[in-house]
Amino acid sequence: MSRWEPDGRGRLEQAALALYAERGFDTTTVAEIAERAGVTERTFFRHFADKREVLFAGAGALQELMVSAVAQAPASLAPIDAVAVGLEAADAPFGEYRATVRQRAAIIAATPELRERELIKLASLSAALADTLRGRGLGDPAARLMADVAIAVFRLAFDRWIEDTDDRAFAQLVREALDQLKAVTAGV
Amino acid sequence: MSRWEPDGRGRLEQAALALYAERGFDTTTVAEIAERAGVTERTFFRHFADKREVLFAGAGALQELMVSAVAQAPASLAPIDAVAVGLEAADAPFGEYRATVRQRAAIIAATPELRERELIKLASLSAALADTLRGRGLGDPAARLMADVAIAVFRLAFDRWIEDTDDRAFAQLVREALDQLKAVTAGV
DNA sequence: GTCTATAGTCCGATAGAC
DNA sequence: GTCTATCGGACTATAGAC
Repeated sequence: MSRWEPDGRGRLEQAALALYAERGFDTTTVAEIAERAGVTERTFFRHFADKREVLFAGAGALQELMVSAVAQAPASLAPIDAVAVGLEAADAPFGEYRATVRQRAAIIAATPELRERELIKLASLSAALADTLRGRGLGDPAARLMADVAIAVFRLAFDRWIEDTDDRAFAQLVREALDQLKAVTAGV
Repeated sequence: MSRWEPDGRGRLEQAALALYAERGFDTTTVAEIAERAGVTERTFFRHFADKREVLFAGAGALQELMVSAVAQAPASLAPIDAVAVGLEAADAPFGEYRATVRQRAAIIAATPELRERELIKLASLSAALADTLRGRGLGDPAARLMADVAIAVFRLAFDRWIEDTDDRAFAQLVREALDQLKAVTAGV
């Protein structure tokens, strides 16, 4: 038996999510999160760079999932179709944790500081997608642009998935968003 | 003659830009900015919500300029062409303050916290553009998506404008980015 | 304009795991 | 012996309260 309960990091994540949902982000202090998780404030900051970061603990894994889906998509696919495969890869984790993802989204939507952090996570995803697209042979300005457009599609699909009262699958909403994209960029 | 030097707000903006450029954002304190501007720390926070905001003092005016350009574009234009008019409206201020805009961009690029803030300003611009497009009769998911795609085009054009050694006009880089967009979303 | 809570950093110490 | 996770406490600056 160890000196401390195991998985302090996981307990911090749960405590933060619960407290942010109960009382709001601003009115929750790091000390309270740490207390509920049974660790000290200092420990919180060793695991997470700041008070916002604790809500984005899973972002890295999601990004990796999507990026490797793009990397492994058939080389014959056009960039936009490879990107579609990448976005649809989020379907599985989103479907599995729908309730938690929604709760998290509600907290983020309510707090400008958290929206900022979310945007930079999406920018990181965009940069990683652009790298992958370059790896597939797409030229440079095109790769950056394609990646940013992919994020726009992702955001639209995600927002609709969050609001969706029919609980449709994320992958389906991605395909609908891609259709919208083609309609909208075709000009007249 | 007044009790204080005029335009404390403007002096704070200049002092912040200079100090962030000289010593970096993190190592510059609000107290130092206030001191150089000849006001108190308290005055800084009366003008700007936080230490980052001082770098985005002009963002509101730029947004208004672009949004009203879209609103006033001929009703006959397709959404994507109306958006093009909006993006090109940034050409004038960018051309006039090229050196300052570049310095600002370099500071922002060097600091994650500032990149976060920049992203939320772009999100605000996106939301305003979406509203305007709805006002022009575009449907809702399409308007949101078109606006986000416009931001992607803006970012590409802006990044290239910053790096551009030939000092080409921003409007021209916008048009090039729009061509890239059409190529990339058409499939292959 | 002063005061204060809180975020976030730095240094060091401790104890178990490998 | 090394690595990793924890804790203690002092410290600065931001940002908001009064």
